Amino acid sequence: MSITQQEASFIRGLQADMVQNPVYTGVERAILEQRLPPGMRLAETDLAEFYGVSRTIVRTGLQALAHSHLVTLRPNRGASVANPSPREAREVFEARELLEPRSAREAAMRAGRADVRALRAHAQEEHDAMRDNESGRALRLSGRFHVMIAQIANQRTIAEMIENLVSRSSLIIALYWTRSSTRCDEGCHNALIDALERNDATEAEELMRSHLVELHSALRFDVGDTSNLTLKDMLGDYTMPG
Amino acid sequence: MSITQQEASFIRGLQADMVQNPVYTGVERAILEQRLPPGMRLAETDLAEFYGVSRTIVRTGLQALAHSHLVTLRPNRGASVANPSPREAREVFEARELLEPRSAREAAMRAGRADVRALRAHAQEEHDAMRDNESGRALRLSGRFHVMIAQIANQRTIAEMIENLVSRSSLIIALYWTRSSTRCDEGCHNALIDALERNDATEAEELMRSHLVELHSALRFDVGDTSNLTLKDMLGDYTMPG
DNA sequence: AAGACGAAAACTGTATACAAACGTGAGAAG
DNA sequence: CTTCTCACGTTTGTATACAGTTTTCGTCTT
Repeated sequence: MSITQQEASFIRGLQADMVQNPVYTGVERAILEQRLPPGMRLAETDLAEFYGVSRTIVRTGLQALAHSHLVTLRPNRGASVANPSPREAREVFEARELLEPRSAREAAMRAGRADVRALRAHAQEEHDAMRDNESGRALRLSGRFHVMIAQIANQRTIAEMIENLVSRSSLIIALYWTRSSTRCDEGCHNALIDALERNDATEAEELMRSHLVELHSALRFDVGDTSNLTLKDMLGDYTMPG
Repeated sequence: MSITQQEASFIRGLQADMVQNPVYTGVERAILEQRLPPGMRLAETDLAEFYGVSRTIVRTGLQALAHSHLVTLRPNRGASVANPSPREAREVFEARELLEPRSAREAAMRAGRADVRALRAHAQEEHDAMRDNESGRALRLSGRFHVMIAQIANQRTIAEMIENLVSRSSLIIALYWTRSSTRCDEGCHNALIDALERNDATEAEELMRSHLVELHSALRFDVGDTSNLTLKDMLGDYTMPG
């Protein structure tokens, strides 16, 4: 039951080329795993050298990432990892709170045995990553869990939006997260899977809503305007959340 | 009270460069005005020649359009105007029905005197376009009206999603529209402006919802699977809606 | 010592050249 | 007459060269 690359990219809503663009996949993953901090400069030449491709490929990859708001492109000044403002952070979570509960409801109505199995396997992977202290990987998987639910809901258009919002959440968490642990995820996600398994739409919707409110409430925006700390990030007082 | 190009592009949620990429702006506009039919082939060389730029610019523009789902990019096979499936069409309108009513509610709470004035001026433009039988222009302006409301709601993240959905609606209407007139728009839009002027949030939300349901119900999907009529469109039995 | 200026280095923006893939049509075989 | 094959023309994919901009850093002035 393997699917083609083209189909995979269709599900993810991006150009077929991008799945085999090492810059796109590599930088995206590094951002989602918080190995690249917000504001980090992304020089085309460096990326080209690192991935062993020409600047042409680098540019198409960066442009795609810019469309997902994971990278900021300023004319004549190149690319950096996006640095979402408190406002953008709030908006992203508000949008998630609008879209995802409904998506979870729909997913609960449609979830089949295979879906539940895939979700449980995924939750196990999340658990392992947490246990092994791979907080970056755990965060990426945690986001992917939300995307999986959106996909079960079988609304590609909305699933794509959710995927975009979830990706941006990694950056937002890097900037504004206050707690030291994401342990809450584990319980929430398992409860959600249970609701989906029981096809309990109302419960799934409510669990998702409260889960997102919980996440949102763990963000602190009183760090002032961080729009131009392009270098400050790198100077040491930055701690990985989780 | 003029705003910079960069700010304008920020509002629209696209790369700053794109506003001055003639391929992006030109092809986008042509699609929104239904001068380019769904499925139409977009050869890079032709576009480069037409706009007097190199293929480099053409490619970046097409990639951006592909991210907005206005253009489909197939590896080694180039670009064509997107050809949304019935499923995609349904999903786009379902997403609009989820996002826009809430957006209209928020807009009604925030709408100021200047906002209302801008909306009325815009409605007048729409009216003029209809009167002059410029159905393409009327359609584009009609979509832009929805985007304006989303912007008044002051939620850039959601406004951006709505803009994307509205753009795609032009293609969907080109493919699946059944009525000969979009006259209903005029009444609906004016009623919405009135509600916004009165800051009547509930009324605005309800008007937007029914307006979208009205639009959605005017689509007919019983034309079979149109996923591979890349050339059929051009063979003459295609009539512009409106 | 601090700040302004200017040259050089580094980087991005665009065009173009070349390579690879695709599609077409003529011609041969069945 | 139909179908298959192959070569050619066309189109896309990628790398690279060059031009323009920004940034850096040393130097000079105040």
